[in-house]
Amino acid sequence: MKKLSEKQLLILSFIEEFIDEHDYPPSIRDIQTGCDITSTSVVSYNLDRLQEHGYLNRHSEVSRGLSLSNQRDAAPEPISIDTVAVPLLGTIAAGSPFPMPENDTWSDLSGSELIDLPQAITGTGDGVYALKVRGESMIDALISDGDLVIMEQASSVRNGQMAAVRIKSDNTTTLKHYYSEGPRTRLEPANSQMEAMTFRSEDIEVLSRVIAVWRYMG
Amino acid sequence: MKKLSEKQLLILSFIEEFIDEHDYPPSIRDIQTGCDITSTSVVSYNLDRLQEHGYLNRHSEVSRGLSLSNQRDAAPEPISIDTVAVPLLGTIAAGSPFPMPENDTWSDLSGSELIDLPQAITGTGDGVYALKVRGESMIDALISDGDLVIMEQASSVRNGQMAAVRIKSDNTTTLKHYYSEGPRTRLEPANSQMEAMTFRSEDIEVLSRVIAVWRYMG
DNA sequence: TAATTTTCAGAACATTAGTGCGAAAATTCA
DNA sequence: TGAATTTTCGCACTAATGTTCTGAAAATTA
Repeated sequence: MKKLSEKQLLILSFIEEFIDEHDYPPSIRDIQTGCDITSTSVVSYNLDRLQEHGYLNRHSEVSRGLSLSNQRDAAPEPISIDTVAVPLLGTIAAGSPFPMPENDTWSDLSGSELIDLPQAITGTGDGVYALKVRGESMIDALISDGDLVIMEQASSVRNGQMAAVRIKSDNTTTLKHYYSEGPRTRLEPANSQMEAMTFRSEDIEVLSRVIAVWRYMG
Repeated sequence: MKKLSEKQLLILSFIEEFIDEHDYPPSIRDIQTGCDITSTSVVSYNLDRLQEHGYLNRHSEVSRGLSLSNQRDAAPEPISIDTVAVPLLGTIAAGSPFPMPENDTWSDLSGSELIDLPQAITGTGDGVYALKVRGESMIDALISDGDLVIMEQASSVRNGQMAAVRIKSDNTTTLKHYYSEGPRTRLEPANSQMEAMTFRSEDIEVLSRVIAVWRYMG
């Protein structure tokens, strides 16, 4: 890669500092002033060179439409990622109702085991909890004994998402893909070989949204 | 702190996404379009409110002179854990053979996507890789479309473990629980409602051991 | 219901900020 | 050294973008 001129290096580090300080990119005139350059067109010219060499991206016609390429340094091997600890609130077993977080649950997590999950998945972790599955009662949700189900408190979910829903008339709770169809609500097993069922929408209560399932067989 | 209006929340999350995607802040008109707002003055007005409440900083007369306050939702102290990056080697799809790591695979992982997994699960990460499942061909292993299967290279596994095995006479590869019973080998689907099958042990080749399954439905 | 405050619309306006272009200066190359 | 190439200059031009103002609509409060 062709080496950069003195001026280009200066511009590059100026942009870096500027963003660091302001949280938004500099304008061409900011660079002009900051790097003591006589004309905006010179800045523009050199920005083009820098882009050619892959050091930054320009977005034309956009004020301050600059962004630095991150292809600076590549991380080596052992990585650390941010995780959020979510409580393992209990187990799902045939017959017994799902453990659900109460309002006061979050203030007293002392007894419960915590599970680390990547922050990318849990967000802040608010309202996120885990349940361990015992037995094969969730087999038509493709979930089996020992699986960990990660859930998020939610009273409504989008169509197609998997949720823990209670069928009031049966007083049963299952994990199903949820499809609201006006007055009716369709519940569809993850195992598409099994049949969906529809209910009156008032008969269905959404308890939690399923974020993920983790099955470890180490 | 007074709560924000629907619109203000929308604007805030739009800005967040925009910066995430472009690396520079949106203009007022970007926000206007993106949030479907009828007038630039409305955007400006709500930006002022957001600034008053400390959610962002405006720099007047500056294009895209926005920056988000970092004091957003008090993050519950994200924990850092050590992870190991394992390569996503390919996809499992009906009909096509499983992608398997070759000896030289590990030296050239440039093209493949990497997935971070807790070191507690992967150990050193040597010989560990991931496959993405396409389609429902693994349904009897309780694995469905979109699932991520974490595998470890192994030519033999203990009884009861799940493994990718090749049935030589069929020239097919499946994921099954493996039970060696002397001259015969029994393969058992994870879904216990389905029947196990036994084969002559010479007919079975263990390709990899299944460590975990990750199903994300965020 | 009346009075107030907040939010919204639309448009005109004023800077900010990127671009284009010809020419000069500096550098490179043969 | 002289031509070719790269870089710099100055400046005008125009698109991008923040601001402001007036009045109305909507939401709150009295």
